[in-house]
Amino acid sequence: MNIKDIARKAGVSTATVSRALNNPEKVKKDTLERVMHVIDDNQYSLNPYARNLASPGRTNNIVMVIPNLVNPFFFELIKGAESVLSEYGYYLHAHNINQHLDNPKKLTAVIENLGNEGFFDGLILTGSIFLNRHFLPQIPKINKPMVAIDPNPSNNELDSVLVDERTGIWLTYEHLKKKGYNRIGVIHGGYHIELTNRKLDHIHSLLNDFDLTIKDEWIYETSYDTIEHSYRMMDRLLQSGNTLPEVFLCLNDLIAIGVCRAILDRGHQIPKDFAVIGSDDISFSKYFNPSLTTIKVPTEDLGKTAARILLNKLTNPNLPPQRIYLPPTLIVRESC
Amino acid sequence: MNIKDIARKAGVSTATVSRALNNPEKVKKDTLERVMHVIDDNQYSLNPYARNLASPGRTNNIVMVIPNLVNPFFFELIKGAESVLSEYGYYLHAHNINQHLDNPKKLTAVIENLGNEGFFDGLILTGSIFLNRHFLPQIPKINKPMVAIDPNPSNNELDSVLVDERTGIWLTYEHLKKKGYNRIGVIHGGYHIELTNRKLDHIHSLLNDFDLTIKDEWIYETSYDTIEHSYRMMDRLLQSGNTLPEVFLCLNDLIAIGVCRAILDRGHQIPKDFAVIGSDDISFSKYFNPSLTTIKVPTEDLGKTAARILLNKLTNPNLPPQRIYLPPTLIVRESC
DNA sequence: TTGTATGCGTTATCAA
DNA sequence: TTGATAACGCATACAA
Repeated sequence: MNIKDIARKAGVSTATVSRALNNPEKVKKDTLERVMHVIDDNQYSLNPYARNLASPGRTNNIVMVIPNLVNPFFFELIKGAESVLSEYGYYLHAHNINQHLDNPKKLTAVIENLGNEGFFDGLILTGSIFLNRHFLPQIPKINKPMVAIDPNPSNNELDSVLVDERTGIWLTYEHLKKKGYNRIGVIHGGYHIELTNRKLDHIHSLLNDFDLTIKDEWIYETSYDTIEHSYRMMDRLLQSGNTLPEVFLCLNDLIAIGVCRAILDRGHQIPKDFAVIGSDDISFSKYFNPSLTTIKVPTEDLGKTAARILLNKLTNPNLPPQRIYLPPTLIVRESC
Repeated sequence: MNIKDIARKAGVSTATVSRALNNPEKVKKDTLERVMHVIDDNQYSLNPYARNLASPGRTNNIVMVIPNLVNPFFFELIKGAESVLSEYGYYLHAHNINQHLDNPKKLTAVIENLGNEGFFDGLILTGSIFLNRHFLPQIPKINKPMVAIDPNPSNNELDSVLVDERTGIWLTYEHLKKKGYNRIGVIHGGYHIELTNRKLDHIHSLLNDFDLTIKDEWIYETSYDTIEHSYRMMDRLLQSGNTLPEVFLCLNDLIAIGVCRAILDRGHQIPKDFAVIGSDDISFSKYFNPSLTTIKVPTEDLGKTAARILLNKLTNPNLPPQRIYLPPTLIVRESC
């Protein structure tokens, strides 16, 4: 069923059918009615491929690639980006690639699909996916405007929005010092070594300024996306009999929540026995008990800023790549 | 830059370029190399619209329409659907329409866009969006196989996966009776009146079987997607001086979390002073303090089942619509 | 207000 | 192994 069939059934030319669909005001009223009737009767709809081939236009779709949607952090990103994009008539589609993250072949196929399908006008990359050594070299294949959120600073050719992590650590240390803490532990999700090391570098390099202590054995690794892993890790730690730090600096709030619950379940008090600091400030952290002290990342702003950069590139593709840093803040609540 | 340009630059015909791209084994080795070189040099990629027009094939994309991504419930749905779809080479794109939910014109535009773009092979509708009176009549315009998760039972023409809500209430009442509770309050998100009424019907109709009490003034309305709203509502309630129920039945876990926190902040104990029961069992509920007693919806299975039905319809579009009910379970934890 | 004819970028058939 | 060419379904300039 194509435009020709409709034209024949309605006793008009294909041009008239096309007009009826795209510029109804240019068709005489009763012809329009007749054509529309035939269209409805046959449940006909235009072939989007032919339409776009004949007269290319924007698709109105933006895709946001997301490594693991299990962390609410990412949908706050979506929320931010969507709020800006929708103002300009774009729709945001979140493409979760969690399933393919550890499989190079599948990851390549994802890009391939993204490149072959032309259904979107631009791309927002989030998380550390583009640090993946299988993903990174493929990116040029996707010949569309794109922006990255929180990528590797070494990718200078990529437009990106970043978090000023150093400031976050600085604020945290300042708070810890004021509260009289000294012995700091760090728990990271450990997904991508380069990303983790970047954060650990900041954590170590500011240590001297505040006369705080982090021993090598106080750097712990857990899973970045499963509360359960963090819970079990902490539970084991508490039973180990090792000398433990006073404060646990968790590299995201999911980790902090698991850690807190393990501490409580073993009969300790927070922050009396152990203090916990998270990172991100996802919406749950405020309501958790104890409420979470955390390094708040301006998540929605991250999304909004990325969207604005992308919109810019969409209208002016030749803009030189830019990097925008957004500052985190420290939200002091009960856990520390 | 199109296939003709590449052909000219490589000194071959367009047919050869096309073959080089689609059936490289049918091209002589050095011709292939020469063509590929030109392609790389010019960052050329095939026009997906022309390609699909000339030889239509599947797009490998499935879109899942989601009313509000802020509730982790939905990404567990995504996770389930994705795990099945990815096995069959499909990619899942989550399309959050939160921004457009209360604006009929925008909602129509969403459908319009979905119908005009041909970039996906099928659709999964979630939540109560298709109950929206502006959305529902538009659905036939999207001429693609689709499945709904948890829709209105009156839509018999729509393939759907549903939760057996009545069983959930039954299990809850059984538990409450065993624990000796009698006076029950209900807090609903109140987004869609038809959906809410359906649940309230079950809640009321089973009351007699267990000799439990729900007064009309113990039915409270809050926001379905913001913990903050539920927190404030409960806070006001506790200060009101009204006679309150012993147990609060919350129609999703987000509501329950806000309610719990308000109870604690006012110095009451859970479940001693007030008990709370949630619904869904999102991943956070287990780690919340107190851990949440909740009616667990088999969320991932919901997603998986919807995906399987869709895959079926994709290969066999004329299958009659089916309805599958999945049973919830009651997870008893600390809050009740 | 409507119809005719051409082109959009690709694939596939057929012949060379 | 390659090339010429006819589709694919639609939009639009131009003519009527």
